[in-house]
Amino acid sequence: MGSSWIVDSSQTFDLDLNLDSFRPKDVPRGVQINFMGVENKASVKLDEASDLKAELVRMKEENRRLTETLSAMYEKYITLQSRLGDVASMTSEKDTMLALLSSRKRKAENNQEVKSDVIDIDGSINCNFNNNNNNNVESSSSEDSYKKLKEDPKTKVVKDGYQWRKYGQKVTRDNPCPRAYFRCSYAPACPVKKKVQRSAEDPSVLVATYEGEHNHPNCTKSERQAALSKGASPVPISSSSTSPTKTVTLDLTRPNSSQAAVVGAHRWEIDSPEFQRQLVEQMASSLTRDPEFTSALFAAISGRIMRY
DNA sequence: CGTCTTTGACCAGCGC
DNA sequence: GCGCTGGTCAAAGACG
Repeated sequence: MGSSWIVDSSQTFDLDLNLDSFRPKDVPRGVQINFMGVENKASVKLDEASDLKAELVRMKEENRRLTETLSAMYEKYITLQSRLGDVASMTSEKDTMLALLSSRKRKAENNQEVKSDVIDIDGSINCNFNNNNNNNVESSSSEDSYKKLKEDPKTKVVKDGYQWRKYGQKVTRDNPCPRAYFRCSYAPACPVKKKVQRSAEDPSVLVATYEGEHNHPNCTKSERQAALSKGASPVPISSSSTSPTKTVTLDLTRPNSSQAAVVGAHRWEIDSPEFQRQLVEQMASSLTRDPEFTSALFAAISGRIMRY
């Protein structure tokens, strides 16, 4: 029942389109096809195709440079963040004691530690991340872990464009990570529910299951508040008897974690045109970066020109 | 003060 | 009927 979505944190989609099938068997990669004997009209189009290919190559190069720049920026960011953590850990004991005196916050912190809960997803999913990529959690003091949560509580928040209200959390039998239950808080009558849970096999993978369909337009919190302040009330558009389920899987720890960070700040709108547009953009981006695709595309265009 | 999160309790479905 | 499990409720607390 329902469809399953696999959304990679790298924000790229690897599409195995079997592009080699488009390539003429006897034409090696990177070798252009000779168009001897083609009509003048076709040669004009061939020039256009060549221009397009040159433009494509140029854009690929620009994309590569941007990617490198982004990677370099993120490495600097990580370095600065680790230094900041070092500075924070070297604060005076007085500050430490003051922090420890905050019983409420200590309570929350203890909950985080006792239950091996480290990372907050959607303000809900707390799961054991004492893997190697979170050594600082174990080694650093509880104060530091509290500061981490306090300073950047939304770092790992995965939003999908809707406003959700958490109404429960449960530890299921087959997964040590708790499952969080959300309702759409935009409209009380909205039947959509969302379950978020880390994968049992790979805790770095976040699985969100959507049940039902929104019966209202997508709206951000600010928009909703603005609407409510004007006296508007959410008006149900339609109610579907069917309740399709969509499962979204998010890999939070791809090797290039900079891209995962980008995802953390990215808004998803699974059912919305924005999300679909994003998908199309991702696919287009993936395709344009694929040298096999570009060469196959060139071969295909060339073949069509030949036919003309 | 309103909204949201947390969390223990409760309920329903299912298998034995 | 009983126990287990997943899902939901609702009171209390946190937060802006």
